[in-house]
Amino acid sequence: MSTTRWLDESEQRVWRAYLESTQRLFDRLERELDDYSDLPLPEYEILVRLSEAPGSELRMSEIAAMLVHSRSRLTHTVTRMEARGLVTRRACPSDRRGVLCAITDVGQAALVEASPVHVTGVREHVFDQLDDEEVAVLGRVMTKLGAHLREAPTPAVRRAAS
Amino acid sequence: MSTTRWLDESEQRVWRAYLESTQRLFDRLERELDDYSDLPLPEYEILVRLSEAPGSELRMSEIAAMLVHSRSRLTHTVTRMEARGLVTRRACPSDRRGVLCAITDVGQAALVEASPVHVTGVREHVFDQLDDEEVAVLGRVMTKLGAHLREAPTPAVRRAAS
DNA sequence: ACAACCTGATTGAGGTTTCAACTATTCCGG
DNA sequence: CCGGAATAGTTGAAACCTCAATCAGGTTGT
Repeated sequence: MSTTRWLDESEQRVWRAYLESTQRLFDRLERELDDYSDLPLPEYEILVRLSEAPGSELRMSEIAAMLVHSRSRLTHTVTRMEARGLVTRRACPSDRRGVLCAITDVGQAALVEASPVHVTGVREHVFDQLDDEEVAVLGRVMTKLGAHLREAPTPAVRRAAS
Repeated sequence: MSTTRWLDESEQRVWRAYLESTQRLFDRLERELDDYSDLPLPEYEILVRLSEAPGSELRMSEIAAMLVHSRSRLTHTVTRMEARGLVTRRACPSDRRGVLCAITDVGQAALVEASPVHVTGVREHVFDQLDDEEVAVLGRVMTKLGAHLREAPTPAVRRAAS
């Protein structure tokens, strides 16, 4: 019912800066990563999570949840990765619906090669550009947004315009 | 030559919060938009820019630059949009290489229907979650990152790991 | 005025992601 | 302990994006 609360000019500047910079940033990181290594960013992120996991393996749905990917997307990506020998899959013993995905030695090697490229990019393009206060507030902001989005899942009905 | 400057734990938390929240945010906005209107987010953004432009039309490459899309991507998207009657294209009189893209009445109508949905989402999921200082710093942060990325275009060579 | 180069835009092929449908397993209420 | 609902994962087709190649038109230097 209530009328739309539009963005004022300054809010609009903030929002568009967010859109544009984020777009540029991910573009850049993606390009750097597969120019100087041969791992697309999404595969890189999967390998990072696996390498940090106890036993170097995770359930498919855990990975999907961490990276905020759909299960379907993850299956497709992991299928490609398995074909390249970066990961393996095996049935989960405790839950027979589940699948455990593990990083292989080849995957580890690819990760070791790629991570300096990626981390250097993140440092140069993000942290080197900001002072400590800005980093702190950025962290707080993103943490808040994440918490909100996690707990307020898709509303069943949204009263749009009218 | 220099050894990689890794992220410390707190930097990593900030970086991952940025990744996760941004992913969730765009996911959500996209879903809301094409649940409650029938315009994908990229098409919505194109229509917004066109509607703000003098004469309601822009060069293809201007749109691409504003939205940080490749020219090719834009061509494909606009081709779909033109097929649906949302925009039209015509040759640019001053530069015969160019193409001018204009929003149609149908496009305007779609935009008017979609914008309350989108703007409400942005307000709820972003601005309502933050106080004034946080919004101000977020703006400054994103402006800085954008400026850096715009002026430091893909380095010809990057010394990676080793 | 010409060659070499750059810019604007499109095309089609190939790769990735989404979407809906489907199977299998587990969880839960009665 | 049964039946319905939720969860885990996969599949294939369609939608979308990327990449490299191509074409046409402008720009520059000599």
